[in-house]
Amino acid sequence: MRPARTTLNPAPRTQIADKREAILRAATKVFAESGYFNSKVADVARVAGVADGTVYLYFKSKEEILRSIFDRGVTEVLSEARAIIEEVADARERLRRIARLHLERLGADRDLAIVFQVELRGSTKFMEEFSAAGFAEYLRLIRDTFEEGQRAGVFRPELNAKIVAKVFFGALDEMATNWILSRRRYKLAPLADAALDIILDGVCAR
Amino acid sequence: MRPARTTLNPAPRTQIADKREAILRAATKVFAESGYFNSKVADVARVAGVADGTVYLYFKSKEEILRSIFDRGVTEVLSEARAIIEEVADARERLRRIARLHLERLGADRDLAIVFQVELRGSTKFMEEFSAAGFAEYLRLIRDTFEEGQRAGVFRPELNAKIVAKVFFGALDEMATNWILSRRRYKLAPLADAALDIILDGVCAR
Amino acid sequence: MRPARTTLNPAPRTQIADKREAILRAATKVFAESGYFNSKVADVARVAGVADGTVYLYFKSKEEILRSIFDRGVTEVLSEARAIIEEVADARERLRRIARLHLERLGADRDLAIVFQVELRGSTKFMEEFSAAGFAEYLRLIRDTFEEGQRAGVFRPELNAKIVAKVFFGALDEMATNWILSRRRYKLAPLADAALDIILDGVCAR
Amino acid sequence: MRPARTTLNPAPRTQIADKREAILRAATKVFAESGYFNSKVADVARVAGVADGTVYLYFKSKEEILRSIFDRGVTEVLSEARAIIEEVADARERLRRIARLHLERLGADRDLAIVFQVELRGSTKFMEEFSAAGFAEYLRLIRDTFEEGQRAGVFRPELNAKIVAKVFFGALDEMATNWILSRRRYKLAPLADAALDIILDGVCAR
DNA sequence: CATGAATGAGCTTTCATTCAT
DNA sequence: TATGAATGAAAGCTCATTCAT
Repeated sequence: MRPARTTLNPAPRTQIADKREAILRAATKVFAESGYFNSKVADVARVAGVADGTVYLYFKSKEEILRSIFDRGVTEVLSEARAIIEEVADARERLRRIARLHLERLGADRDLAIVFQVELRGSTKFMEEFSAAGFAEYLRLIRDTFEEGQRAGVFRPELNAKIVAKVFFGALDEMATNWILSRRRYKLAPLADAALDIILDGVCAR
Repeated sequence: MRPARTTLNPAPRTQIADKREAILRAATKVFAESGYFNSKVADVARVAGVADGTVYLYFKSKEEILRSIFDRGVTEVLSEARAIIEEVADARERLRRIARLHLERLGADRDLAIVFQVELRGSTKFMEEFSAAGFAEYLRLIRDTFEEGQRAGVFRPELNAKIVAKVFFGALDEMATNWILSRRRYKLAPLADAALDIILDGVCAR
Repeated sequence: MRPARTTLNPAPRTQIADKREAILRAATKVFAESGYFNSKVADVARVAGVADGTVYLYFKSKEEILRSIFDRGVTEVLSEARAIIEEVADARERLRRIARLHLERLGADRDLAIVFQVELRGSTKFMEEFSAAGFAEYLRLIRDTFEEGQRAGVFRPELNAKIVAKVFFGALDEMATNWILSRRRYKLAPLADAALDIILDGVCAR
Repeated sequence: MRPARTTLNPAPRTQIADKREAILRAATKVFAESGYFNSKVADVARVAGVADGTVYLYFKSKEEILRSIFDRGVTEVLSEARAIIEEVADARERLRRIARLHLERLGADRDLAIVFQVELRGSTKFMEEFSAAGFAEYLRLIRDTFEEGQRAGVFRPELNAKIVAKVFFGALDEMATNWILSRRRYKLAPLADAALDIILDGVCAR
């Protein structure tokens, strides 16, 4: 039996979370379909099943919705990436696992991937802000992992870790973007290993 | 006295080209500064030194201006890349030279770089179209170059050339994007070699 | 232990009055600060310490709050003005005392004064309604007082009492409005005598 | 025959003035009918016979339209009032003529009068701004005229000229406001003399 | 009586595009 | 060709009011 609700037993938080959640999900869908700039807040509201004004009870502006989608995504990936670093010792394996995580995440939700790969890229303002927010941290994580590998003698010591991190990210990023734009529907995650293979051992024959 | 200009005595071709050119240059500047969506056609016209309506004598729409900026850039780079392939025999050197071309081009015109790295990325519509247009060709060029290298025994034969091309492009693309967003002002072109070094030989110590 | 309150044992009248009172006071403050049109019912509720919806238990609409502020103010002044007429015999003194009352009232509560002098004036709809309501009665009172003074031979018989009433009210009204808009903080009430001096004896030297 | 229009004979300025003029006239009408806050810019545009956007070619904002109505009115009255002071020597006559001008102006255009008497009064922001703008100057003019009369021995020397100016303005202002709100249609201008009579000689019998 | 989350109509302003000159 | 005044559709956001709890 469900206990009676008293002041000490208030309405479940999920009610609020649900509506916020619904708006974020709807926005991801709508932004992915029409593009952020072409999307109307009214569309987001309709898809979320709420009134226009309700959106503004949960988000200060249309832009804040986009930011929230980004924040949540980055936060989650960052924490999972850190978990990987905790549990995996080998630097090469760490990179491989993070790469897989990166593409699995995007591959699992095409709409979210479109927002991340396309909609978030269309303005320097966004990119600078978002870069400052969580993206820089992600790059830092790669860089630290690489440097640790260098100290362990696994990676070439003469390489600039920052550049490696960019090559790593750039490669995965391009995989994701191409996947989105391609009309053929293939699995994205497996490309992580292929990309890593190249970055770890290069393309040159020995 | 200057002869009256009639329909039978039209303005020299260069005048037309000049004005079109001025509008494209102005648009590159304006789009880079304010972002494509926030830029007003009136601003482009003002910077180009023409009237608002004149823009529409040379371009069908605001969007077509963006497309034209893209087209011109890609066309130029493609032809130069082909020239490189003509004159260079070694596959590794070819990739190195193309990479340098890629970053030299972007590094030479920050405004153009911003348009290419940021403004052109903000809509799947643009990206699909542009991808279909010249970008796919650029990727194809890398891919062909790589496959030729494979046949020559220079590159690992088991690698998927398409993936290699994406890694190649993605790495350079990320260099460029990072360069734009960074507040520190460094030279972009030299990063081409660093990136190529990684892609050619990998990050792993031997 | 405090006895449970049921429908048969309702909250004391004063509680109700208190809440209504609190809302009116809050509204006066908020309207004075932000202007009636820019004021949000939510602000009034917050300042009054009640929930948004509660406001609607006491007032039909935002407009009715404004009307109520007006009504209360006019009713009070009218009854006091009538008391003055009761206790004072001389027509000149009556006018003088009413003028003082008028400006004392407004001078004692700057927020209320702002609502009366500014916020209530911004719409013909309000003004017509309010005029019909209590303002006309106030003007009538002045007029009657003046006519009685005419019959007593105190005032010039050839003057139109309606016009005198308007001059009387207009003069005081302008004192009040100027006082509100002035950044210098002076006492309003003393101006009543100065204005009355002019109206009673004119500005011309004899 | 209308002369052909060449570059040396450009479109008449009146074209521009006409449109601006039409918008101001339309706005006066619309604001008077519905109130400034309730008026939609679209209504103003429709009445003026232009598109919504055209309004913004001539005015920065809806508020600027209101300000412009005020400015024009005040500027005109001020310059006429100054002309009166030029041509009339007697201080009493000056005041009488200015009072008549004041009410004639308002009486000649009921819509304009409503905007001046009602719409411009509904916000401290407006009133402070407008007060600072031209209204203060008008009051100053009255005050100076009165002080000159005092020096000439025409007016009582002990009176505070600022207060006299307020009584003068307040009386006329109330005449105008009452005229607007009254459903009876009478002539406004004649009330100027009646009001002046009171202010000059007072209401008391001698 | 009290609450406050939800509603959704409403409006100013912008700006790509057109077209008469 | 060139102009730039005019157009009018479009949308983010606010806030008075309601009503389920």
